[in-house]
Amino acid sequence: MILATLADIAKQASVSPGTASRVLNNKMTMPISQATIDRIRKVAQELDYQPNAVARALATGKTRTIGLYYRGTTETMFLRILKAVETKARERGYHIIVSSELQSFSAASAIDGLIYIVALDDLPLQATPSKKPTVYVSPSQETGSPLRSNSVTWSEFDASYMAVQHLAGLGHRCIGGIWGDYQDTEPPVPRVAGFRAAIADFGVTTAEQFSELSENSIETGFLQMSRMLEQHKEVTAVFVRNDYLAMGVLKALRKAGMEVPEQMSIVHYGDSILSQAAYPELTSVSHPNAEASVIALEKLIEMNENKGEGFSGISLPITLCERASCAPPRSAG
Amino acid sequence: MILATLADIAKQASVSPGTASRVLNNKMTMPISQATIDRIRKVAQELDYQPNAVARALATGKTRTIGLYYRGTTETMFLRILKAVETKARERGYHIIVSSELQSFSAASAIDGLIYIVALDDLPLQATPSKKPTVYVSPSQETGSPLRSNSVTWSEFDASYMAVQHLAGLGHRCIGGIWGDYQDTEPPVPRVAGFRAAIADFGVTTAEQFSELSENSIETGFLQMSRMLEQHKEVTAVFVRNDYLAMGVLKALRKAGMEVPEQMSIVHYGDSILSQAAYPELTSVSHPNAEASVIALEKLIEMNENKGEGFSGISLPITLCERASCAPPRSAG
DNA sequence: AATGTTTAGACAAGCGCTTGTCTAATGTTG
DNA sequence: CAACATTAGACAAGCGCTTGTCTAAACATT
Repeated sequence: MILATLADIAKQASVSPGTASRVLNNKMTMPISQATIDRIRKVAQELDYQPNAVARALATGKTRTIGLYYRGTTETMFLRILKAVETKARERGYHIIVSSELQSFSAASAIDGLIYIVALDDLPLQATPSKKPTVYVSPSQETGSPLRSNSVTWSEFDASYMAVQHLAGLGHRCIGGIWGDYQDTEPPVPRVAGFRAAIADFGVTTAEQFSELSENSIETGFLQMSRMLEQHKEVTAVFVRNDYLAMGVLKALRKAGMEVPEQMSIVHYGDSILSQAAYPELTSVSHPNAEASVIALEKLIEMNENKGEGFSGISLPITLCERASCAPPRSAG
Repeated sequence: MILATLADIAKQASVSPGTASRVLNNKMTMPISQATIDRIRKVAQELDYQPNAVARALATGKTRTIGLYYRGTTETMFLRILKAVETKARERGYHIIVSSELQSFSAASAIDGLIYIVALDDLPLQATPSKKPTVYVSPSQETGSPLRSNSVTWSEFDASYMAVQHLAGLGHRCIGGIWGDYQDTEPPVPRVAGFRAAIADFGVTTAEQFSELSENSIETGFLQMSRMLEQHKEVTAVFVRNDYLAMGVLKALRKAGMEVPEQMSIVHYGDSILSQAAYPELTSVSHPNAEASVIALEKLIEMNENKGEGFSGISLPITLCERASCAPPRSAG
């Protein structure tokens, strides 16, 4: 079952391939009689013509394919990002090539643009080997600095700030930070900076846990929360860096026999299925990475089709997702 | 910064494009002097030559790109499937185009083959619009029937059987089935058939929950387990259809004040991050969908490169992942 | 020295599509 | 009716690469 080519259509309809192409693409850059148009369309339908994507790409210089590079995204995040991007792409007649290795998108690979997703604010952005237009999707990398152009970001500073604000608003006076795999740096990364800014602004105290384990895993969360319970009994609420860690925190609390939220409140960053699967369901600050990725895609498509030269950075808001893991502090209860 | 083409290389090295092509692809189908080879290679390096993937694809008829269609895979499963496939693909010099819509892979789209992943045994396989070689990755669709050719499968019959076997082995005499979104059919789908076969083989009794809610969600699991507790107090262990449902089951038990595993044992199908995040961690039967997908990819690459005509079905074993949610029944404890 | 065999590479025909240019027929105007 | 503008479409040159065929030396053979 060999596929029909434009030449086949042209022959059958007794026209030149050029004319067939124009008709089938609705690119009537010159007048064509209705009879001819109908004839070509009919033949195309009969032969179930489908334009060869590769040949078209070569002729037009556009593959209608966007690369998606992802780094640092977790299992719990990835599918919704991909599904959102891929669905929008399909809508626009584009395909998505994925890779977790930047080198896959070499200068001459078959893509028109690249979405560069990096889910953590302490991963440096690498230079892309692709010369294609690239849009970055990531938390904003530096506090207060202007947004990188051609990027869609959100503020982890805001996220942490918002979490502490929420907890302080409930009356907590000592709020812990569970940072997982993070060595304290100067200046701190935005998510830590936002946390500390809120701690200061709301006049509360804090205790933070950093890691010797290089992973934001459930185990790390368990370890850090266990240590927190031992060392800082004054803590009545914690902000947790991600969903995996939060599950570990929950386990540590359960092991210690502490009730959530009655004896300990939890807010974590990175709303996910885990937040809902947990018992109690976890209040979290949700970052818009799927939405950001879709915007990135749209920008790339626009650039690809209209020779746009890029855009200045876009920042999307963080939202607080209230669930069942927060309550006023035990002393105040 | 325009990219160098083969013609550029050829001109600079004073050879014909054909010769340059042969040298750069190491396809010495004819003798070429070492001096010429070195010269071409040197020029290519200087100009940072990268072959245009699209042009090559048009000339060779191979895009070195495999489509990945996914259906019914959950958030908790998808990333590891994709990452495994995509990593292997990269290793072999292939790209992966993903879509959750089969129509994206039309007959003339730029792929050499299609991996058709469907994660549930009650979803019928659709005809693919792509004429490209297709390998199916799914649970085996019918109990006992011969394996579909060009497919990599695993047996949900075995999975359920194995779960019940494990529970019966611990001494449970009444084992429940939490089926989520499934209307009982005749004949039952493999996962139900395997469950019932084991129930019979081990001489135990059962009670099953089907759904009026059309989702394998946490809520459905909660509802079905709650109903089970009301209606079938004799049940001391349950087999749960997937990880989401299992989290709901856990919530229902917690709400009812029942301890896991002391008062209720749980085994669920579809080992995932949720199994580890749960408290207690859940014993589960794990299906090899990532491994199966990688095998599918390898088969496709082989077919693509060696004109292979396909293969008869492959079945991969299910494994039991023991964690902390199973114990002897409460009466026996 | 004439013939046959290697060796080394040029040449050109695609792959299937797009798109700018050129031509021929038809219609319009004074 | 001649000059001109429209209309309708053919033609061909690519896009950048691969690959089969053909040629011209250089070398070996008798």
